[in-house]
Amino acid sequence: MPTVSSEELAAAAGVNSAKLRKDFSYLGSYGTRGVGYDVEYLVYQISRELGLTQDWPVVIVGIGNLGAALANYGGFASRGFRVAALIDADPAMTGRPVAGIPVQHADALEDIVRDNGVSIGVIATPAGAAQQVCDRLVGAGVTSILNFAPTMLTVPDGVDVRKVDLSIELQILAFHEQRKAGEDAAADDDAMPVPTAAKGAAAAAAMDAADPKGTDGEAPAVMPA
Amino acid sequence: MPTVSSEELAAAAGVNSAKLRKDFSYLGSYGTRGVGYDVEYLVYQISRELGLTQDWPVVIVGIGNLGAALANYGGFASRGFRVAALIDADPAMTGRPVAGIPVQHADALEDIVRDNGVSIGVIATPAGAAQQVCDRLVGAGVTSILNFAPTMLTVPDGVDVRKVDLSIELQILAFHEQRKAGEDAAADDDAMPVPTAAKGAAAAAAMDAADPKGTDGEAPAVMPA
DNA sequence: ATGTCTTTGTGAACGTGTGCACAAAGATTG
DNA sequence: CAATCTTTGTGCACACGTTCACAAAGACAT
Repeated sequence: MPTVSSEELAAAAGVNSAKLRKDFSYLGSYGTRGVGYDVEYLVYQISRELGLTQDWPVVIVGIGNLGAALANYGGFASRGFRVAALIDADPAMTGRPVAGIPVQHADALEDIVRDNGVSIGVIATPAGAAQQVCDRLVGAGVTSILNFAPTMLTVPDGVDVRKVDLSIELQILAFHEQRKAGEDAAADDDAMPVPTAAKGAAAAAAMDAADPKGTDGEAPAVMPA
Repeated sequence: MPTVSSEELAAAAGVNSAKLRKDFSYLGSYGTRGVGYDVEYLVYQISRELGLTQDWPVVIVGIGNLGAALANYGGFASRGFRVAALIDADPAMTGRPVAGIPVQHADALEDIVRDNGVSIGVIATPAGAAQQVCDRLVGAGVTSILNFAPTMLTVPDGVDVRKVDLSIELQILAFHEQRKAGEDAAADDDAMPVPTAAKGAAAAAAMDAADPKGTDGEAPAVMPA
């Protein structure tokens, strides 16, 4: 029986072995003392707990470059996600196969969601269309939204939204890059604890929010160009 | 002078106002007691600290759907990122303009990186090519890598890598979705503290790592199908 | 069957981040 | 100029997550 120890796993994953054991312990006591964890059983338990053993039909709305990239993304199928439908508002796209799946027109959105029992929707539309698409998805019964459009979506209670901002990761890299470059001549701003600052998403979020909040009631429009 | 209070900002960003003030205090004392923060000055300071005022030339390698989507992504330019070049290994792509930028052949990768002083590279290639591209980027002087390919990259010390896995966000949604659905009949696994489990990325990472670690030395290949 | 050896599961200590609450600072008003 | 009022900046306490360290459990050898 192939097994793994928490030590091996921790080394491979780059985390502390005690933390890993404690995490596993929340799923139950699947390990055998003196031996380790049965790999196959462990994988099954984690998959099940994570919902990977279920079949999750998803719809992708907005089949531009990003939508097409997502439709072609191999990682979905292997993790229990099935692309139930591709939806686009452009009539010229209708019927055209992307990743082997014919694109359907946005008019059919509600029917598609209902007929396939879709509870997870992916929005890859331009920012302007995102909220409207979101509303329609939610109206049709979708309760989880993955939003790639650069807008904040408003949803009713009970609906989960996760926003993916491709440029945030780049910003984090640039931040560290700046630190690297500034290490030589960093004599002036040495008082700043890096970990806190790097995690200070509050600051970044606030900056985005700062714009329309001028006390004078006018939108000062001072976002960096 | 348009100003904001930490209270307004915190409400807009959905965070605690004290935390926000503390975060800002690391940048210096830019606020005025009794008034708040000068919006314009605050935005400038945060932008500067985050590296948004600098011009960061980036190269995107692998101009498939995802690479094209990234090249077209509007969020980059507005945050100080400039797409210095698009690179693809397919000769048929060479010269073809994507997002207004002609694609260059991978042979020129090193020259492009050096000539443009690129320190940030984006990898949007298939998984098989990612490590090789990464090595060449690093060899040419890139010190930060944003990896969209579904592979773990190995890099020398001093190089930052951030991996973006489009399916992880979906998994998180599916996890919560499963919880929602299971709330009715959740009488058997009630002992699990959700917050910890949801954050337990160690478990997920370990699962990926579990595969090739069988004690018998053979790769058991038990990843969920 | 008994002892030894390995590895789990977890109680306890530690460190870090978050939120409260208030004194200090400065603007504003009379 | 003094009093008042608003909002910052931060010391302090608390809570949470992480890590240490070890007893309990079980396999394996003798």
